[in-house]
Amino acid sequence: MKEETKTQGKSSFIAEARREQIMEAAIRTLDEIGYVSASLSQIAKRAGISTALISYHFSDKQDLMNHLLMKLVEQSTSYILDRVEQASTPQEKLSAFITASLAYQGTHPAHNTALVEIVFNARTPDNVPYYKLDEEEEDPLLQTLGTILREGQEHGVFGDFHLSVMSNMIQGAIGEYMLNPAVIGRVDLETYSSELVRIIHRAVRA
Amino acid sequence: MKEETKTQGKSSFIAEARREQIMEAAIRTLDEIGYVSASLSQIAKRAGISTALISYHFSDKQDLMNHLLMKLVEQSTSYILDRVEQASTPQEKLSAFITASLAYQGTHPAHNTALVEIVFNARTPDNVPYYKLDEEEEDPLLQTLGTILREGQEHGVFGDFHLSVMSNMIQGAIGEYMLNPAVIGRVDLETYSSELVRIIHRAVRA
DNA sequence: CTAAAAATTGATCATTTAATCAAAAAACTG
DNA sequence: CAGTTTTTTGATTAAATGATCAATTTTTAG
Repeated sequence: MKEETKTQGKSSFIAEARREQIMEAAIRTLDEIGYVSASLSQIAKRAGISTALISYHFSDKQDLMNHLLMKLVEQSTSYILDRVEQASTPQEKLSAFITASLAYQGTHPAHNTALVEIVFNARTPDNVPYYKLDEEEEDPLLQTLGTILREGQEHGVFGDFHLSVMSNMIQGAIGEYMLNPAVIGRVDLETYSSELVRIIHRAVRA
Repeated sequence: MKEETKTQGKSSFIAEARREQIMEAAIRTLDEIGYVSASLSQIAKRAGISTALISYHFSDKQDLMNHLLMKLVEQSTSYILDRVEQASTPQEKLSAFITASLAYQGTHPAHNTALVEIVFNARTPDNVPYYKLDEEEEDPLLQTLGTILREGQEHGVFGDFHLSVMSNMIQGAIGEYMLNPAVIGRVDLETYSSELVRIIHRAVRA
């Protein structure tokens, strides 16, 4: 009677809490030892429960990783979109998008690591890795970024460029920061964020 | 007496050939079923040999993955650097860098997948994943890219920007192409390559 | 050609894995 | 509080893993 509509309408209060706890332990496990070593027993150990309990609440290891991936994506996506919506002009929205994306990485490093570990390791039942999976329903982040750029072009504040390529470049520049320790060690997040905003603005300007 | 200086000076001709064969089978295995499922027996099956033979030629599964990673990195690096060196001006070198990087991905998809699978899964003895490993000896590709950009600035053909951030952005834009099926499906490699070159040139221009 | 060295295999080992199950404990319900 | 359902556990299972070893085949050298 409290919160049921999350997954299928069933699932009690305690069951939902336990699921959250397991996913939280999974995040820590993925962050600490990586996907390859993240066995059910390792996750159970960090959650302080038995491995059988994980199997009780998730049909499958893949099911657990699926739910966790969705949770992580939803969380970072809403964080970023919230900040983008508070901006008004295309330029401000673009700045907000970049800044918020990088800020989320900085404030949720373990979540980001877990996300990366799942995306590059987990596979669909057809054995397709997530990182090669062409999501039918467009990624809302990528979609939003595309909308910002298109509206900027339509309003004449952005110049002429290939929309998909520019979107992809921006996304790559954001994601690359976390994945490149050499850069992380050389330039802090605030600097990277402000410099990237400056560079991108110059690249898109009319 | 033929080719020995590769690894330690020892290792016969046949041993070296066998090692290459095993690594080649490992590439196919990683490409087909991913790191998590890439057991020694799966690799052996694809190589048409026994699993014990892999253990004979490589001290360890980690040892195999290490050698393969080095091989893959060296191969793509030399491919790209060769093309960069044939260009003369900073602008041409930058174009060559981008174009060659993307072209290599297009012509060696399985190698690239294998590289990604190893980088995001294999770990050092201290359990540090490669993608979080700050390479002591600077990555030659990143170093070259930095040099191109710096020389362009010194010669006055490139404007003012943060060098590390720009390097990282370019690298991210290149790497992101392979990792984003949505973009791959929407824009072909040639278009992406030429459009990215155009965008980057605009971003760095004085 | 023969003996030594290198290469290769099949069998085997101890471990670890995800998953299952019956039984116990806890929470809920009327 | 008594009965029912939900939650939790410990034990167990079958399968797979990386690695080792003795035995065999192939290659190399003298």
